Amino acid sequence: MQVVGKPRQQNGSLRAKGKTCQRRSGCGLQGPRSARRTPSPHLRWNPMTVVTRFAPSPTGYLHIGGARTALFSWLYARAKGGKFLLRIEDTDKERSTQAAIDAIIDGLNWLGLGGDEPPLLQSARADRHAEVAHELVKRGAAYHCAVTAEALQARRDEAELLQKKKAAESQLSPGDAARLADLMRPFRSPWRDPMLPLPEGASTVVRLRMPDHGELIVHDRVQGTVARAYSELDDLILLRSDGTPTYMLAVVVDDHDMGVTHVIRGDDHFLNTFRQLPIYLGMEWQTPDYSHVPLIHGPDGKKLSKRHGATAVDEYRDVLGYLPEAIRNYLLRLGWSHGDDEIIPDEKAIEWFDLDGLNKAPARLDFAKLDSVNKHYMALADDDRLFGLWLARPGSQGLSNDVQTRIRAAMPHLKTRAANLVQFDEVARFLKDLRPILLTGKAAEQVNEEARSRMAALLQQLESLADWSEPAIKEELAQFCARLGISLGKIGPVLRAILTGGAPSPDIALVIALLGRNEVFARIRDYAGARVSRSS
RNA sequence: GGUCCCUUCGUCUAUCGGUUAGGACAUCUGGUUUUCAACCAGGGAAGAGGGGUUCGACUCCCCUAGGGACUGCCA
Repeated sequence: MQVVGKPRQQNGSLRAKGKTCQRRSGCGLQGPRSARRTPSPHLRWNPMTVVTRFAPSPTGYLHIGGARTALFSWLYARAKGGKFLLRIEDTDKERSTQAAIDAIIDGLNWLGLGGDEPPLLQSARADRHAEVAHELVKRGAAYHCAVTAEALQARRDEAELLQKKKAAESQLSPGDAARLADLMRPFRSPWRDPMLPLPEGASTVVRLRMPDHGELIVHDRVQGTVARAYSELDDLILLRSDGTPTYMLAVVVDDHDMGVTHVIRGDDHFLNTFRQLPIYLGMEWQTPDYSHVPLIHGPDGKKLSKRHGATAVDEYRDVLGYLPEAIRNYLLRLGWSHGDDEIIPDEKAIEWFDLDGLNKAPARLDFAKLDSVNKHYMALADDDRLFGLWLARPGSQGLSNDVQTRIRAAMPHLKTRAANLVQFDEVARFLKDLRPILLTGKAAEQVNEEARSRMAALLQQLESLADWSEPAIKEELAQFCARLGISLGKIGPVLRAILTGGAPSPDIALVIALLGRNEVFARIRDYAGARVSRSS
């Protein structure tokens, strides 16, 4: 069977430019946003059986942008009562590692985005991929080609040379210009011609035969309707000369065999769709519904890379100390919205999420906003869980049992004060620091003679306090001040200084309650102790 | 170079041809206060530029500029 696209003249009016595409301007449909876009014409089966997938290549860690597309796939499957599958695209054996596979699965699981079935390894299916390639040859949709990799490379080198020359001399001779134009055109192998015999014993690749005329139309839920002439597409390689499948073939075969109904992936794959669709058509397979979501950019608007800071999901967990539910919420709001809603818990996300609401433009990562979202979820998080997460961090090692108990007990009061687990370190510092507490800056200025004697008096007062609870301590402090005829403002700063050394801390009565009798007495004595012994 | 995509406050976004262009984060000011936060009140802040179409355009069309993707026997 020949791969055939729609005749050209039907397309002009379907072309979408900018916001003109159907998702924005309505094309006759009315009603709420979610109902606006037409379903993909490729989709003929029951839309109830949605199958989505996330298909990373295991060449590194789980990228935060990848996590976002995984989230969208997961959410869409959940929203439609479908299945979310995982596939490891390890056809490039040189670059794929088990460590990377583990890291990616680990990252997904941490985010709560595990697959509904065990991940499929693409490399295990090479035979099936080859089978399909040969079937395509049999159907005339693909052919064997004897052009060598070296010849292809030479072609690219020549093009590059000519381009450099053009850049340098700003003008090319007519001959060179024509040659360059020819080189920049999609590759067409002489062996497209079925009449041309293959050289004896030559090693060949299997190439897809792009149709000579017409154009392909993709109805993408995010990108809109886009048409592309077959003449702009090359006869891509399906099977390498060693018989192994290329990515382009493998994705299609696997997606089909896994029953994937909705392909949701980064928009760096958008143009690949035009290369992959002919494979579906050649095999007369059902084509999936496509959504190409924009990549995430760094704060400077450039594609997110290492120099922007964290790109790997595990850094967000291990280094930056964010919660998975916060990452999910933040990532969801990056390029998608539901009115004015900012905090969107999972149940709501599943209820509200729709591919049609995704923006086309790439969004920039903003750590300040992530912090504020994370802060919200930290306040909501279970105390034991948060304490466990914090305790497992490298910076929390080697703490005494006393300190651990103290911090665990203080968790309900501390967790609302930090935007992430790194900040939590600072927020918990006053409970963690060892005596004698070092007074820094303004804290040191507070401690003068008068303050020392007042502290000594206060110490005696506190020592006889039976009920060591925040309200009781508050009351005790109030009474102490009343007796001296001073305001709390006279002793609060001093007390805080010698108790915390100037570290961030909650209400002073709460600080005293959280530190515990012995620690409070000891910390006060460190600065008022001499006075106490002299006067008593 | 070619093809395709994108462009509303600093950032993420709302807006479906008629709004004082809304919200959130950030920021600034004031208040509260025993530090830092939190909290409360308030402020500033946007349609890339240029042409059309229309009674009316951020919304539709065209051009320009800027950004991005693809252009591999990588994925």
